[in-house]
Amino acid sequence: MTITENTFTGEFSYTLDAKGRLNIPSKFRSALSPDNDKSFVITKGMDLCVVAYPLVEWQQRVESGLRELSATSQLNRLFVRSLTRFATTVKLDGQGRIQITQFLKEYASLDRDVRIIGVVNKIEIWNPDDLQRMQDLSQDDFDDLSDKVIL
Amino acid sequence: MTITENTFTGEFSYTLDAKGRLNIPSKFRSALSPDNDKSFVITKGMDLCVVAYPLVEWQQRVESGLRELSATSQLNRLFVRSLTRFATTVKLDGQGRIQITQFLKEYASLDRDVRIIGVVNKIEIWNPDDLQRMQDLSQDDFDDLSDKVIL
DNA sequence: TAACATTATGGGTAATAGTGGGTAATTATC
DNA sequence: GATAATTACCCACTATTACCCATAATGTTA
Repeated sequence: MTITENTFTGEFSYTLDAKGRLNIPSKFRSALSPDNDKSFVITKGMDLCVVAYPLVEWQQRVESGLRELSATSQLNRLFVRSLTRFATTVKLDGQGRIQITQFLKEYASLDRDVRIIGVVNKIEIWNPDDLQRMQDLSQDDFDDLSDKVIL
Repeated sequence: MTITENTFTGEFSYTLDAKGRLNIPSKFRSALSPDNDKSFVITKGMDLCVVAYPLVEWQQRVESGLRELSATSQLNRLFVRSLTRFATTVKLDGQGRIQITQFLKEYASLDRDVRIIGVVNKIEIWNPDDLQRMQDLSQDDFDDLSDKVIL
């Protein structure tokens, strides 16, 4: 298949079942490199969604980044705490589903219908209405940012 | 024949079959360099069409750029999301066809008859009517832009 | 022009994906 | 330590997709 490992793109619709289980798109599962042990770290997103990082991505980029932040500043401590406090490692079950914690379900108002989108190195899990409401970039902002990426 | 790799030109007519499969012109398939693993990334175009990039083109020009953007800026998050959300990696089947996702079919109003055009480093997939309307670009606009390229 | 190769398209079928539910194992609660 | 609640694991059903084979049309070669 030769997809770039641990890179996620695309948007998918799924249902959160009565037991709180959520399917992860098969394309995302096969993109997950073996050293992740079929696991993600899910936590509160910066936006009104749940984000899921491949386990190693979390360990290498997020955790180590947080370690760098001096613990002497209260602001830093707050920031670190806000990210780690709600972080849970979840493992895919035999059918490729993960369990979403009660807190995160409430935070992102995840009910039954859920939209999952790949955002390069991580995954976002949204309530479809919130995702829809998400404001669009203005053309100017888009053009500015496009300079950093050749389209 | 010695075709320049990953460069596409020309216009072709194809039909999207009942299963959502779309043939890629044989000329385009043979222009695709082997490291692409017979894969394209299809996504929403800036115009009302579907755009397909050779996999490596997407990875090198788009994905790697997006990876560098800090996720602490909300603007950046919106931008990354707007680009990856509709992007899907698709692989040619044994007959050289790709599968167009439901969302992209709707976005570009792709029905049965489809027009495929090569635009140098990428491919555009159009509804013939929309493409026709698009071509009614005024001569002045064309002349202005022509100054930037030696024809 | 005959024989062959390639291309565009369609269809059948096996494999896989998404979803739901039962039950044993684990954890929490009193 | 017994009971309740939660989670993990297994099995099952259905819809979709991937894979293979077929064929007609077109192009190519001897």
